[in-house]
Amino acid sequence: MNKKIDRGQATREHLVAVATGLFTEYGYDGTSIEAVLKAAEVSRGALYHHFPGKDALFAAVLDTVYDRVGAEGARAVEGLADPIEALRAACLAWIRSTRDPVVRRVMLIDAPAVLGWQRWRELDEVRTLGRIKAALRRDGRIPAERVDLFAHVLLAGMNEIALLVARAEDHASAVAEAEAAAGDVLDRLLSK
Amino acid sequence: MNKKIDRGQATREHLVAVATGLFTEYGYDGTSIEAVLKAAEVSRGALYHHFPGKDALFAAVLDTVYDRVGAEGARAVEGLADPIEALRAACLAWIRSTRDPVVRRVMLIDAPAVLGWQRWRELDEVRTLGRIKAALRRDGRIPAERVDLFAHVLLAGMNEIALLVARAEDHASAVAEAEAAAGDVLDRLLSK
DNA sequence: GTATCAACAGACCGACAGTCGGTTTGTCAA
DNA sequence: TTGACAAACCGACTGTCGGTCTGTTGATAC
Repeated sequence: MNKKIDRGQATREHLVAVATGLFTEYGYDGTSIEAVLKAAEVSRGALYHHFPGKDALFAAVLDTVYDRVGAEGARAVEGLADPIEALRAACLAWIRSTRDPVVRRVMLIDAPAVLGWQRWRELDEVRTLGRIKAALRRDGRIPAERVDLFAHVLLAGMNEIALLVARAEDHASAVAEAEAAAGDVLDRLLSK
Repeated sequence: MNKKIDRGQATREHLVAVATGLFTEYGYDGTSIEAVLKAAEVSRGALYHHFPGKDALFAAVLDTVYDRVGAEGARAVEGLADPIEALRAACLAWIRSTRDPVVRRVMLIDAPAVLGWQRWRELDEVRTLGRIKAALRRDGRIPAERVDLFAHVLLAGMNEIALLVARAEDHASAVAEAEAAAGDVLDRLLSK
């Protein structure tokens, strides 16, 4: 039971890789299953064997993107003991990671639409929102009963900045400006 | 040339009204043109005579919602001279207006997906973002070169709070809590 | 050898958005 | 009054797309 499973895994990963490219270039709605099938040179049956539907394929793509971004964030936070300092570093890393068009299109634009706001935020809950909340709670300057809401506002604000940067023509300078502005927003939101 | 035009207007408005109901209940994707046709007792040709496509119908619906919300906001701001005070009042009015399920579903959930983030924000630019920016500029406590970005973050934060409230079970108490939290966020973001 | 099951193949289906060649009907000039 | 005109409307039809279903293949377990 090894050759078979390996082959299946390979097909699955190949589909995710191909779909990532198409979703990034043409968006979710603009990418037909047909197109994925043709680009991946895989049959309909194979795709539906591995994924129950188009949205599941998208979710799989999203998962790999989350992993990559999460790893970048973890690297940025490495060794920072102060929760607020770590939070700041993670936010800046997040803004920087939107240089990747996959992140912009898949994570920021299509994900909330495809999964629905609720499921999207639940994913975020595990990956990022939860960490923000933990940092805020550890630090303690935000009253405990407001931590949840503040974390949401903070995340939404950072996403907004990221999207704003994403559509800028001069991306490099936009990132620099955004990092400064994000720092400013953080200072204000987290002032004692 | 009056009976004809009136009749056309009536058909158009009827379609928008019916579509508003269906979009609110079933969402954009969950509402087929067929369903609108049946519910409105209007023929396919008539609908496509008035709207070039499904998204145009949605945009027309969105427009009426914007008008309603905008009117509520204007009423809340009436007579307030201080720009920051007016901004605060408008934000609270906005959060309160999400009690209307149309606002939640059409404006907050479906609109960015259907129109795309960019067109959505362009609409907002005219209706709300522009006013936030004007208020911030008039007040002056945010440096001029950061006003744009701050306005975005503020709007995104308020939308996030609104969505958070929207999915709460106990809506009434959620609104109360959200108003307090929104005030807090505003205080921090706009501290001197 | 043969039973089994994951992996894959591809014909087929229903739903849906959008099109197109008409028909109806109010308006207005002659 | 009438006939030209155009807006409003009609509904059959089309192409596309996501998803299903009935197989077939080939590696593995016994």
